[in-house]
Amino acid sequence: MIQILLYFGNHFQMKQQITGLIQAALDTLVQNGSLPADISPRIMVENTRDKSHGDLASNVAMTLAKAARRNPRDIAIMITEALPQSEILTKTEIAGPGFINFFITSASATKVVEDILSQGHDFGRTYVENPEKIQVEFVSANPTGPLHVGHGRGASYGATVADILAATGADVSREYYVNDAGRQMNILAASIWLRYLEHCGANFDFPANGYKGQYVYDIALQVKEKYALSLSHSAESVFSDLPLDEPQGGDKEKYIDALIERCTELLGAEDFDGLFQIGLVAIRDDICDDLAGFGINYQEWFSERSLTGSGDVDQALERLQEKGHLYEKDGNIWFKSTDFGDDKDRVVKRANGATTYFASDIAYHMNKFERGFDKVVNIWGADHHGYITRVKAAIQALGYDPERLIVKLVQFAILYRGTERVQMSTRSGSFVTLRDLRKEVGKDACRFFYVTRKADNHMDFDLELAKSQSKDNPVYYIQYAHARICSVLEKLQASEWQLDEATGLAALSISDNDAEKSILNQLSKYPETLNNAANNFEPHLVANYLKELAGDFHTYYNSNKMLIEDKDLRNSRLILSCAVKQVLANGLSLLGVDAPQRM
RNA sequence: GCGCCCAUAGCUCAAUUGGAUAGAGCAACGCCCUUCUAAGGCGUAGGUUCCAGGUUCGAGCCCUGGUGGGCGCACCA
Repeated sequence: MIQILLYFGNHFQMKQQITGLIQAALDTLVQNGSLPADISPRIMVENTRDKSHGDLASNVAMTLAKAARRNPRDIAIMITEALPQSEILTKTEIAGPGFINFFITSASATKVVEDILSQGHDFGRTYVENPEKIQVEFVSANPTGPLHVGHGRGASYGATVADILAATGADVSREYYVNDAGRQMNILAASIWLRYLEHCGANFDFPANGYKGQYVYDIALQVKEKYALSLSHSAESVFSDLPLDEPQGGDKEKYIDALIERCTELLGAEDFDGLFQIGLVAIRDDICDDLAGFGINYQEWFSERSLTGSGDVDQALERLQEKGHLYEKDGNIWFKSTDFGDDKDRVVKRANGATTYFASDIAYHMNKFERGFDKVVNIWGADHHGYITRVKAAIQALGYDPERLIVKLVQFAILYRGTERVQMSTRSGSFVTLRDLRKEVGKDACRFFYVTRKADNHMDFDLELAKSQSKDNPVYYIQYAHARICSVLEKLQASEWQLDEATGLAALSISDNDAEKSILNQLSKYPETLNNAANNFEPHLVANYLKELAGDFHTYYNSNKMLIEDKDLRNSRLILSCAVKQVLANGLSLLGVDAPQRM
């Protein structure tokens, strides 16, 4: 991925410079015959883990050892001797099996503070001339009820991935695929109608397979407001001659299907649809509002039903047909996905003429690419991994490069209250909706906790920890660092002193305070942390980064008082703190977490 | 049975994507508030990275085979 960087004084830029120096050294060595001409090393410059290893390090000498048939340490010596002069380096050292360690001048290291202060909110962000258009689709839960806690991780992960991609130069569109077609939605409509009948005074057993949540009653009330009693029918006309429901020893699936059919008969298509729409809109709006409370906003709410209306489904199937990827068997139309690595072929159109959910999915993905996205990212729950192959098969069959579809799976999170596991079943739980979780734990802790682990790892989410207000809780730990800095700056405001950036920078560049060096080093890593997070879809890198930066700051704060008489020390400490504050705020905002002024 | 994901300190998790002596937090123990927010800091202790092989200068990371756990194998959405 080639990107144009607009900032300086960070490790990104340092690495590029040092890579250039090493390349020059290698050219020299090849030219004077010290190294064979046919070497083509990939020069890697990395951050060091240990301060004694300098600021940056390269392993080129080791990677060259074989081709050059020489001891890596000897090669390292040759390279360091051939390095051109540079004002950013104080010295180089050769260490271990053949690492070259680079020590950066403190003036270069301080530069990052200047950049942060001048770039503010933009520090760490990448601007690209022709940004890639990336769509990120996430959550996309069925609109048959409120979001439950199981959706929280996908929501937080997807939103953060989208924001980080946008911060690193992509043109990002966030999308929610609304599964507003299909049987589950009909069951919802029927459930609403039955609750409506109850509101109208009818009395009967609610179907075992119906939606029983409180929200169904609420929606039914809306229906009653709009339709008054015009949709009311007697219990007898509704329930006569139906198969048995499950509690009576029947099949709850057959029962509910029969009930849906009865419902459409009695209401007629138009009224049924009207009722359906009220349910859909109410729940979709509720989900939208819920996610907004999480700080998550979408550019597009894409309706599955619209795919049928627009002809996209037919068009997608026609396209597969033309390319010879469909065949008929047993009256069904099949997509030959086995040609593209799938285990078995898949039905796209049933004998009765109805297209399958998978057919909609094919059309939806075709639609995404037709809208001009360069890349399409789907965030799915881990239980959907079986669909990856068939969807990729379909888009390949349609003539798109399947690499343009990136599916990220999010593993389930298990909720704990202390050591006790929180059951999430609808039956037992007072604690099932995402809204409840947010109300109990708070938006910030929810957002942070959900992205603090790698997405493909299972995670334990401890409610007590998320709610605790102590250093145990990483959210508060980071926010507290930000609030502390704000507090000092407030005190500064009230004092006779004023912040003098030039004095501070000058003093900082000649300081030999170890805590300051650690902070400068950490600040320098922010842009590349964002890039790593974006390139690998790993927002936890940002969360971990912020924990480290906050930790560095707390250490510093504890042993270095800022509002002191010494003008140089005072200003250097203050501007460094301002830089920390800025980067904390930048990072937190990507995670959807507030950076409070005081706590 | 087949496929995907995971396994790291007593617990929850990292490890710059193949680099140097595997790091944080919690829990345990010992310190630091007359000081800008102690919602904080300093220190001690804690490891056969599930097991067995392999690849190479070098493996927690890659390959093969196991063990254990999660998930998925619909003409459901």
